[in-house]
Amino acid sequence: MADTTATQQAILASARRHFMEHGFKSASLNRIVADAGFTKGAFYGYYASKEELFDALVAQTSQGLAQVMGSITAGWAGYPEGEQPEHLDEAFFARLPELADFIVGHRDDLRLILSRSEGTRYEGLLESLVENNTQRIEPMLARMGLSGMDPDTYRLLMNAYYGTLARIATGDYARDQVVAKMRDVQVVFQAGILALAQRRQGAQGQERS
Amino acid sequence: MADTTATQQAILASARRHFMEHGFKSASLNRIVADAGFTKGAFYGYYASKEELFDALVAQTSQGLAQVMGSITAGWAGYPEGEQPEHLDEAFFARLPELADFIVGHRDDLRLILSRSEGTRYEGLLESLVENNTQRIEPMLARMGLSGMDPDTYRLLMNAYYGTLARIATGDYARDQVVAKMRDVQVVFQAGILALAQRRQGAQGQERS
Amino acid sequence: MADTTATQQAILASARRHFMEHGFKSASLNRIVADAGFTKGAFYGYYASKEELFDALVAQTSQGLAQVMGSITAGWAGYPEGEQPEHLDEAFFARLPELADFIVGHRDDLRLILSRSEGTRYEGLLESLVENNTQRIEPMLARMGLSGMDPDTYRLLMNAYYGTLARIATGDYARDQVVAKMRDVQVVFQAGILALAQRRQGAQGQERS
Amino acid sequence: MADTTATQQAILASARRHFMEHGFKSASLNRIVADAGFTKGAFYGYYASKEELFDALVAQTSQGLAQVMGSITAGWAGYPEGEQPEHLDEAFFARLPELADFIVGHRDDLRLILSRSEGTRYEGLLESLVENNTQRIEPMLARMGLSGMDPDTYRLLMNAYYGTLARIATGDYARDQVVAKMRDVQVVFQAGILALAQRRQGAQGQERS
DNA sequence: TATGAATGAGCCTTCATTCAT
DNA sequence: CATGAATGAAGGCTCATTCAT
Repeated sequence: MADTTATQQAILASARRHFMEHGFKSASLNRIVADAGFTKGAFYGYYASKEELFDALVAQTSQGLAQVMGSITAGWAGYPEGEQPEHLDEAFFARLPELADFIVGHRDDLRLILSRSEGTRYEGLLESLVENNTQRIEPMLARMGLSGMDPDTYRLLMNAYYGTLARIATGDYARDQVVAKMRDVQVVFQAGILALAQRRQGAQGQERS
Repeated sequence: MADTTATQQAILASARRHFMEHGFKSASLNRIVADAGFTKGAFYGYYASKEELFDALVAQTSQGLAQVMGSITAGWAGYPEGEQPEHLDEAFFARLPELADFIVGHRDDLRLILSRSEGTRYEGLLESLVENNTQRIEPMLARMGLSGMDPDTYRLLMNAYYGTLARIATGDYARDQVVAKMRDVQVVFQAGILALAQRRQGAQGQERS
Repeated sequence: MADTTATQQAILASARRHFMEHGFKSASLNRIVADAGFTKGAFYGYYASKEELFDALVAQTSQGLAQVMGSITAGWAGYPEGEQPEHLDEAFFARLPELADFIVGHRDDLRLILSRSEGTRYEGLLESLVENNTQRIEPMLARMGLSGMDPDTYRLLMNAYYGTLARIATGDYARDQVVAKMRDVQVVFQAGILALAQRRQGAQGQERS
Repeated sequence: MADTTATQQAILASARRHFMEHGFKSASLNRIVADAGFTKGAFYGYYASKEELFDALVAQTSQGLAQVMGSITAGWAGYPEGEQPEHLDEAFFARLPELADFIVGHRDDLRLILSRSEGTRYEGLLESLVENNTQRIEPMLARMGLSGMDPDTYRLLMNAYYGTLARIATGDYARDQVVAKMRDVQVVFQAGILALAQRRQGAQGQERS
């Protein structure tokens, strides 16, 4: 980062534009490099492949994202069993500004990672993030009385939830808007899932009687 | 449809397989046609381009989808002002089996449209469907006391909602599962959005006092 | 073979020329095809790769060569133990015209296989042919009283022998010359190896006394 | 040699490794130089081209080889006419240790010259060495009663002979093994060629009678 | 109707070499 | 002495499309 030459910066900037517009796969290295004012030979002096170029653009942000997300999930999971629901505020809401800061500070990279990465190793990163965090949270849910929910349905909802967060992250929102939107979305999913769980239990109660 | 020759049918079947596996852009016309047992020349006798081939595969289903969705939305919007909430059952839940039938009957096409259409005019169809229906429903929301919600937040949630429906539609679920999942998801979003709206009003009330 | 189009023939002829002059690896597909009067696209309509082009040129001859060589070796090995030396004439000399016919009939292909195939699966074919036949003949040698010879030295000589045959095969000799040269070379190696074996035994005899 | 800088030595060592592994043509100058810990610019300060680098590696050894070979051939040729056969021991066998010393002392270079030099001016050096020495020895043969042999056949055999010596030289043999193998091979070719010559004369005698 | 021959632009990548600093 | 930026030609290969037959 510190020692990128002007050439590299020109190439990176051009690459960012092209990847953003066409996605990794469809973007032409030829045009990226020409657009930056250089030849392909020059490019390969800096990067070993097209994919490495993409990587140079987003690797740091990708790691940062995983870290921030993991930290939040871990923070919540760190509370003693049974006390997690009541700590939701500290565990999650209180961390949103931090997350928003990260997002606003790396928005372009996040867009690349989350929606232009087909053909790279970042493809499906969101899905795996969801899968990962979902599995870590699942046992918690059981204790919260949400055990009645079909795990597949839960996964569906988590996908929607994370997908919406991703949409917020890649949107054009200011920092405070990011916080507000994420808080709202959290409220919706939390209340919604709770309502579904209660309805289920009610239905089961009726079936039993 | 009525007058598709055996050749066309072979090509369409092969195309469906290839588009499904690689997506529109990455699928090779060469291989599609060869796999169907014909040559490229034959293909261009029936279709003017690769995109037109994709179109032939999904146009009908795409229209049908828009129609079904529009019909449900319109049905709901058709009730007199103020009575819509209480008619949610008839307007929406009651129509789910119908939607599920459509989905199960056109699942492969829907998969093509919703997740393999990059590079075609169907790319982003879901988004426009959301946009479309959201706009028609928006005025209704005002009357339901949800006016406090930021329209953009609402759009975000609708995107999540429709996105989840799409995921269900393109999943491997049986007809009844489709209905059940969609009902559950509807419950979650409905209750969730309501909770958010109330929270807002509560917050505003507090602010006032 | 039977149904090669004029285009293919032009490409094959051009390829033969280029491979012959530069070897497989250094020959440029670009130039081969251009020299034949076509574009690269046309080429790939007929062959899947550069290597397949080489293969089309020499596969048949390569198989034929292996068969002829194998047949001769097998013929010799087919005689009862101990009688092989006296059958050398029938087993080997008598088959030379047959071998020469094959060589003269496939000379260009043999040149390709034996000395222009670096980078293809034919690379090292001669060496493996030597290894193969050497192993089958080795036990025979023991019975002929040549057991005193270091196997590695024997292998060295077999390499020289087969290498010379290959040189004759790829030379500019007429059929009868091929036969005559091969017969001469056979005489040289046979007598030479016998002389070496006897010298060894003599030396061992002296050591013992 | 005397004034090679540490940089040159590093490059030469790296080059030797790469040429040995991939051959001159396929070795990448880029990697050679990088492997040596320098840049291409540094390289071109010392050598004008890739080929010149190869040359720097093997020129001395190549000359030494030609000299040793020439000296041996000349030594033999130096005896009075008619006495050469009886001096074979002093002229050739006695010089083998000297040759073996040279080989063992320059084995890596010889490998480069004899089997990794495709694309350089050393390509075909063995052949020209053979040609050279063969021509000087040919008149001798006439006097030895080998005049009946077709000169081309003789050339073929000399190629085989020298080729085998080269194989020994580039093998993994210890000094004494080199001497022993070369002596054995010499015995084989000498006895073999003599046998062929006699057979010829016998055949001619029969024809005459 | 269908073939199949052919195009030509494009793909990503590698290479030996030059040259200002 | 050595760097490192840059070139430009070439490498093998894929693609959607055209068109005479």
